[in-house]
Amino acid sequence: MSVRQSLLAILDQGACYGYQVRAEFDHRIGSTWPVNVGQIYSTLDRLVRDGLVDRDESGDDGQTYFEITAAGRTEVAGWLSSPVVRSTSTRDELTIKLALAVTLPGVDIAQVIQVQRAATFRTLQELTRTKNATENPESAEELAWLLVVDSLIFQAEAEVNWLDHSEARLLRASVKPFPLSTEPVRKGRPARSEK
Amino acid sequence: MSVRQSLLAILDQGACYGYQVRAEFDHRIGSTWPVNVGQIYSTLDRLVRDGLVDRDESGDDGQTYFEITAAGRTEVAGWLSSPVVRSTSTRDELTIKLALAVTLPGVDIAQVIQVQRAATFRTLQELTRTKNATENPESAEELAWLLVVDSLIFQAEAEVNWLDHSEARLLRASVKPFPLSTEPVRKGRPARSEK
DNA sequence: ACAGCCATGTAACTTGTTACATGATTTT
DNA sequence: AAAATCATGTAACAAGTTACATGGCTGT
Repeated sequence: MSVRQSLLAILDQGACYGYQVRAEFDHRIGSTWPVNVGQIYSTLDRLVRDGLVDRDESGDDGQTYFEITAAGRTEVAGWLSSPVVRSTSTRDELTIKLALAVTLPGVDIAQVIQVQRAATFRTLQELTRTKNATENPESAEELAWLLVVDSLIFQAEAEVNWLDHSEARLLRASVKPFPLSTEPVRKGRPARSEK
Repeated sequence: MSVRQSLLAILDQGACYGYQVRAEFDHRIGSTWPVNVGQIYSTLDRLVRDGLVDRDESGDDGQTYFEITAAGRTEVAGWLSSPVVRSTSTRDELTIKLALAVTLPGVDIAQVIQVQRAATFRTLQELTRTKNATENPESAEELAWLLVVDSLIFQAEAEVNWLDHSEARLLRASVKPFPLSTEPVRKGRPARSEK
């Protein structure tokens, strides 16, 4: 939902036409997470569909402007004043991968952890190197970019720490993974009857 | 892609029918991230479509079994032996929200940070409380569950740290957000010609 | 003239997700 | 007999994403 909400927040600053929305987004966020132009338009369509934005083609220039509605403003205000809940909702691929791997026989978890840590560590170094180019931001764009890079760094560090922690835990508690739960429960739908 | 890959990894352990796959998944991961039964079947369909799994209805019981193919095994092996790349790909909603907010006039960033930190902190306490119930795992399921909880804790901690760090940075470097980039570039598509 | 950017879209996908229909079997 | 669970699916939709088509305008 981040693109959708971002575009709405941009339109909250004033009416824009599609390409302009893209420019505004790219200006602020795009250096790290660019967005395809096509997605701007499809997202705008959905915002119009949901009554959060109005399409305005009445201008004398050729551009199609998009203007936020009252409902849209409410939505933006709600988005900015309420926290993002990540833990419960979003399923994290790495977490699920490792958690699943420890329950499956025949998977070398130490190897999985090692490979991941090496990769994340490389990412971390890359990020740190990139970050050092721009310390002391002078514009809001630079500041925004720094925040994004910082976030990625903090997340990557947490990932490495979690991997270390998990590795230690695995060594400590050596429990055995288990195969598929014996036999199927064999209840409903046996001996398929013809329709 | 985590559900898809997980189901494939489960099928790599042996052929299952749909409901059984669900049971296996729930057994291992489901306590924190349950999956809707319907999604099992649609995901299995897509795996069959992609040639990673074969549908087998030849059994004398009524169940429809799904068996991994050679290509499927290759896929699983590749998944387990290669790292998950998160930073570049996935767009993080909180990060984008804050980064965008600092560039937009009229947004009380201190407030946004404060609300988020309070929420994340509550999540963190909740997680810690939950975790303390099961220390020293005795089965692979408990271990998997602990890894998931640990991951959420590490991520939440990183989030709080990032928020603190960002707050300090904002105070230090007080740069001004900027409104929508002046006027549209007014190039292509002026004076829409009738079709 | 032509390359390249401005500008708007559409069509075709992906995964994830839920709600619902349909039966059969087991349990109470 | 009724409720719960087993089991298989389908239909519909959300959001994200990319590739492509179509023009007009700008600079060389």
